Amino acid sequence: MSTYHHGNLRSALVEAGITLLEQGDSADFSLREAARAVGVTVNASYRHFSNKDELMCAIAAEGFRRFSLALLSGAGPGKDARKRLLGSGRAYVQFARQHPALFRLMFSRFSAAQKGEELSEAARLAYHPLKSAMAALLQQDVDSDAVALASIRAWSAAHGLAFLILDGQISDPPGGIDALIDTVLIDWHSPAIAAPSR
Amino acid sequence: MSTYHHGNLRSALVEAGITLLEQGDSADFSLREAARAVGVTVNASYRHFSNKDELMCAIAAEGFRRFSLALLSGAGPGKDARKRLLGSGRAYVQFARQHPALFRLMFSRFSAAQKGEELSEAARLAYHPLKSAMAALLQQDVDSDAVALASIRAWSAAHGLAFLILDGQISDPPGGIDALIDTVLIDWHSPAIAAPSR
DNA sequence: CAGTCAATGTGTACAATGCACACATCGGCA
DNA sequence: TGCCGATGTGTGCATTGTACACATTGACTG
Repeated sequence: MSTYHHGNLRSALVEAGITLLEQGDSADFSLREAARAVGVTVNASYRHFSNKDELMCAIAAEGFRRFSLALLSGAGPGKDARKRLLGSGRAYVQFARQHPALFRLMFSRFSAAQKGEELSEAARLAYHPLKSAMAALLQQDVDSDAVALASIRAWSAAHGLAFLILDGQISDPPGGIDALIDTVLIDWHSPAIAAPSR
Repeated sequence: MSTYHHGNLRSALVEAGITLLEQGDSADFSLREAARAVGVTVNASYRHFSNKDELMCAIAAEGFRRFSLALLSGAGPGKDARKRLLGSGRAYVQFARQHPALFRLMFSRFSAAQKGEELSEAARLAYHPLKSAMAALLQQDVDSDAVALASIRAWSAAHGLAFLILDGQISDPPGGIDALIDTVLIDWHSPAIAAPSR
């Protein structure tokens, strides 16, 4: 019997890591515990990741892939660019609330420097649909500055709201959190920092 | 000679922790190293904090106090509510860029549950000027729902932008990052997710 | 089929960490 | 002066990330 070679330790470790993250939201976990969960010695993992950090990067990348799916699914199949944007915005915040630790890991520490190609790619993947939907909404080229700016603004709003909610920085608002999400993402026309008249 | 009692170990540890955070942006640090920096045994710190988390909370609280000052200073002395909001928005992002690790710690893990009174209070302190300026801008009561929502929206935008920049999620935009900050914070009227007409 | 080899996993070891005791030292107050 | 609570030290332990030498495997080669 050969249980000696696991067969697919790498992804098994990623999976175990994610599972560990799901319980207890500390965005950190024990390499050894992940190995234990898979039923393997710690050092076996060093055949697939040279570091704990590399494992975390791989997990973050997997997180981004699931995140992309959630965003696409939230956007729905319609053609209405505005509805798609709103839908993915809600999905954005909801993903963060459902997978707080994973979400935190995804946007953590990896200061662009040691992010690894896999992670960068996965992040870009998640970002792309937003840009294209925005381009459709603005009826401009995907690579135009206007689209880039508008995308960043929308991304920022969703990202910031998600994080503020995660941190409990927002005390329960009137109407519940879901309503809040919609309001923040939808109602851009009511004056925020905007000039009162222009 | 009595160097036995340090005199103000608590705040010295907080200071040391912040210093450790400033170098290397991992939002995490070694309790022992902090104690070493102060010139004291690790266990001495357990007279002032019952665990490492409590120290981190204290550090986060101190971070929020400095953050408040930075926001107020960024807002400037003027009376123009819009200018004040914009100023503190810029200060928000700049603080994050200048103290990435501290900023990350401030918005980390402390899932509202075990946040401690000191930290909650400090966070509220930072949030308050925003709300009052927003109330002035909207010419509504500070406790009105409209003010609450607009504040959350502005806070979300700044917070999200700050985090995206920290994570290197935003590739250098045309015109530099400073210009980007202004654009995202100022130009709310250009269509983002907003309905094309309403 | 036998033998070799790279890929993969195990075992032992080590320094660093967070934390828990028991003990030492101080300063202020009876 | 003597005492005591506050504060700091010393020793110890389990856990963690990582390094190195060794074991096991399956696939390829002759």
